Amino acid sequence: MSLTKQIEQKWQKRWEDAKLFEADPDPSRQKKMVSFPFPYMNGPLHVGHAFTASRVDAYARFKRMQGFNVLWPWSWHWTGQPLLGASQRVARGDEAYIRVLCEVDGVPEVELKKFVDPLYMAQYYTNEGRFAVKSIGFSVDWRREFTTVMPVFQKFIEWQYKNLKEKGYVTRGTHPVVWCPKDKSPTGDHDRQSGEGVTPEEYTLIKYRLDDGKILPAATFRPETVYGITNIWLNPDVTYVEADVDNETWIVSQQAAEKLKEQQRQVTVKCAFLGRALIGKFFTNPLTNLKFPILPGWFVDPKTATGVVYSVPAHAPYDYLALRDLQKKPEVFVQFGLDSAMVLAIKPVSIIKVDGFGEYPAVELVEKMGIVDQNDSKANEATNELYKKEFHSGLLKANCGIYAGQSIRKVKDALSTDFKGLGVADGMYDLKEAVVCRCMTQCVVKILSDQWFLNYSDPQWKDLAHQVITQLNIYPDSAKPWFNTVIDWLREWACARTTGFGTPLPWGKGWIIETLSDSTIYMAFYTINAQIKRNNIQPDSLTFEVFDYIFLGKGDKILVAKTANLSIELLDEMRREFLYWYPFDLRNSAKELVPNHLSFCIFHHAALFPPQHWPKAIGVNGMLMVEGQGMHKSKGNFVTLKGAVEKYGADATRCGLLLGAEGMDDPDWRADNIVDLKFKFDSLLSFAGNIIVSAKQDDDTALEHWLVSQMQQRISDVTTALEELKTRTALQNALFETWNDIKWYLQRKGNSEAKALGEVVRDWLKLLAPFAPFLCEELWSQTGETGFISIAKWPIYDAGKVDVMALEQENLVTDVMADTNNILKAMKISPSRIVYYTAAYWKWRVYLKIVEKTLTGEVKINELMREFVADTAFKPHIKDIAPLVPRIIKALTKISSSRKTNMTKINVIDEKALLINAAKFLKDRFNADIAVYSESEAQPFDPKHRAVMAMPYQPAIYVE
RNA sequence: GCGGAGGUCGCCAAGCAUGGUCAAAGGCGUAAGACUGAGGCUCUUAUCCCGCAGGGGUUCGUGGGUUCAAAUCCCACCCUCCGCACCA
Repeated sequence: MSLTKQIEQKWQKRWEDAKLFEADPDPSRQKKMVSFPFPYMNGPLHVGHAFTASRVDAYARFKRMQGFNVLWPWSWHWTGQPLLGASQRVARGDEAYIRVLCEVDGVPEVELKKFVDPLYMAQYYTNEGRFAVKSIGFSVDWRREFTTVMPVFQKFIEWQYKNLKEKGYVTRGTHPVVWCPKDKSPTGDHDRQSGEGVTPEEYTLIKYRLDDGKILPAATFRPETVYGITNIWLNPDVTYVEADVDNETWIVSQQAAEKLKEQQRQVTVKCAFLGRALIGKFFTNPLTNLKFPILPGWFVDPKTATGVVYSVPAHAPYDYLALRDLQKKPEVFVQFGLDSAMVLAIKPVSIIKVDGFGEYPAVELVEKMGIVDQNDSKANEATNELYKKEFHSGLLKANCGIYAGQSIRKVKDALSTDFKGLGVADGMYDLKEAVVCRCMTQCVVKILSDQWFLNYSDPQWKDLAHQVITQLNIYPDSAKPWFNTVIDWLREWACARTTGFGTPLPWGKGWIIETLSDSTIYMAFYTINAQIKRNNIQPDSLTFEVFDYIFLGKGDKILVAKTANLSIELLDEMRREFLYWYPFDLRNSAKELVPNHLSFCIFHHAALFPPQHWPKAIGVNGMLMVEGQGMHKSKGNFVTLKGAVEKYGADATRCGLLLGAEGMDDPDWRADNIVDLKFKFDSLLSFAGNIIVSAKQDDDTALEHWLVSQMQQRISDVTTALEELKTRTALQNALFETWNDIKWYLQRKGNSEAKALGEVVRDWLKLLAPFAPFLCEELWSQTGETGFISIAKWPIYDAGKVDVMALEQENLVTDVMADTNNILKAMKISPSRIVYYTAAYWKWRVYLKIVEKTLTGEVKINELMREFVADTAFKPHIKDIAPLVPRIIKALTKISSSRKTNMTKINVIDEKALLINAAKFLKDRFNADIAVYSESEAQPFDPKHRAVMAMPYQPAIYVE
């Protein structure tokens, strides 16, 4: 077994033995409750879960080290349909699917056989998942774990829905879904052979009337064009039926009649005939009472909506083309017995004014694009372009009745509603593209009746939800407007269905609460579930009154306890647990859950809990990519959490993920990077381990001061970043930046014997512990500590430990090195000797005076000069000062004001001593002899007269 | 279509709110050197272009604008990713 693995197992066991992450209420300490949306158990946990949860764990560990009483619970989602579907595919012997289970999920064959039981399958993945979560080192309190099919949890959900219903947030209604007639169930995206993303869309049907009162319901997405009608198109070769539809006689395509039956209509087909039977007949436009003819149109598709189309040649390219085609073919008139004068007299009717077009946009566009006829593929393109234009910038003309002058965009919906109200229009759902079910059946739209909805349209509920968001921290902040728009946009949500696992709706027979609707406030259940399990509380005891008391403080506890057969003490204990832990302080998830789960969570808390129990913070992160692509089992790039930890180790997996991205950016999992990180951690183990052993001396030089000062900055940066869940920034600083500091120190110092270094490494381990807990525990124990670093005290920034002199001196060294390098690069030589000349004292006086001036305001050269002249101390150098001043001013523009402030505090640096001190280091670096002089020294070695160029913070350099 | 997020020096990615301290952090990759029996590890240095002196030139999706000064502010455009419902 590898060393990494040994370390991981050792500490995982020690944490468990010490019950380190089991959190109980402790009034003497502040609490933090963090959470992660429970994963759905139809497959193994993967690195995407690991990414999101690693952020939670880093935050939890950070807060724990800061002294908070941290609760991180975890559970498993079993509610819904896919688990059943998956199990059925195994039962059916679906080979492709079974292969995925074996090869990707790593399910052993003996287990696989038992997957015909969906509950067994869920339990298998749950057990695997728990193992993986423990192995990656998430600091979870497992006593609170549950699955969503457990009776005690279902009692909780029943309580939730009873309350929602009482508050009027649950409504009843109808809802259109994509429906498989064979399976007799809704066909979601995952269940489709083709047609992903296609949703039911409502056509407006204009009820044109034949003379005998029969109705031709012509389908359109543009009801406003009714004012521009010239005729109806029927496909002469297609079978239409005459049917009794809700006590009217409709003429629609055969297919349409079948569809209408699924849409809450009474349909009785009376007779069938070919479309040609009606060609040449006239009908009435119910809005204008004008009469128009029925003409043959072969482009009409009987599978789309009613198969009845009305023609608006001025604004619809297809209609114009069909009309033009027809008018060119006198033989067709004869065939259908049409009056040629009547057909030739049909002219487009213009009803929409649109920018960039004249009277007849469709005509113009067809001519411009050179479209040949209605079979030309460009006709579709023209249609899309024109519809878009007219929708966005079109205005209805004077011939459009009461809608004249209105913009299409605004009036479209109102117009359809008005027409329906007048009884001249109706609606019908259909799919814009074909959807085929996995069972190869063509899907239709079905209107489900008596559906139960969560009424997210309710304006008061929306208002409350907005209030929740107002008092909530969202990380990153940029996601906040998104939440607000989602709250505004959400409509009724069908919250129950008839199949799958889940909690039965307390009042509706045969309905089960849908998966996204049973996971909105379950975080509250965590607060009491340990008690429920420990005391073996039975579902029967978890009455509505019990939950009312625990979560809302309602009712008389003596009475409640008695009727529920619980002890008053226990009831009170659960109430106290809830009050202690709730609300949760952080919930973190991937951004895909913003428009559903996270927003539902906000809605439901708003509905059910008082403001003091509303969520405190929500974190949102990107979606994990694998080697630059979305992770899919079918793509063969699926990486399980268990597999990653086995291969790369827990710490490397966690850190590899967290270094990928923060905010809402999508992190990319690259195996090469993780491997590299694993090596880095191996090296860190010995690197830090060596320092821990050797750091015993009481050294207290500027270098130690520098290191300790740098460390203060790192502490501050990591802490600030973690507070805002900027896990990448935090880890970047905790790992690489700090490590680089220590490496620099070691190079400069030449040994690792200073106690101060040991102290810095201890702090370093603490900064790193939330991210790489196993490694840090191991190294922590090597320092002689007997406690866990997981609960060690988080380092606090200490301004008193910052030595600005030490910091500036080190800056000077690196600046001098950069300058020297630049010179060497330009000269393209390897030097044998490098000489530095440091600035004379009077130059420092000049320099610092100018620094002060630039800090307080604008610097005027002549004023400055006047001051220097007035000061007798500068008298001997006044001629040299004049050219110096502009040079200094220019150099200072490149220096930050905080550094300038430090310069004034520090005053004069003994640069010569500093550089002499660093001479050995510089000698090694440049592989050259180093000499240092002050320019004020008598006759220094200076063959090229460089010394005069010396400036404070910028010694002159001579290279040979 | 609607809504959200983004486009930075080979790749990933900071910076942009509060314009000058930005040729622009860090990681990866690459090159050279060190260590080593050897190295796929680790360590050091370098890594936009030009420059025999610490300087100069051209960069931050594209095109304009504001300003003494723009990766950062304003306008327009192009491109990428994500969500859009009964499904977890």
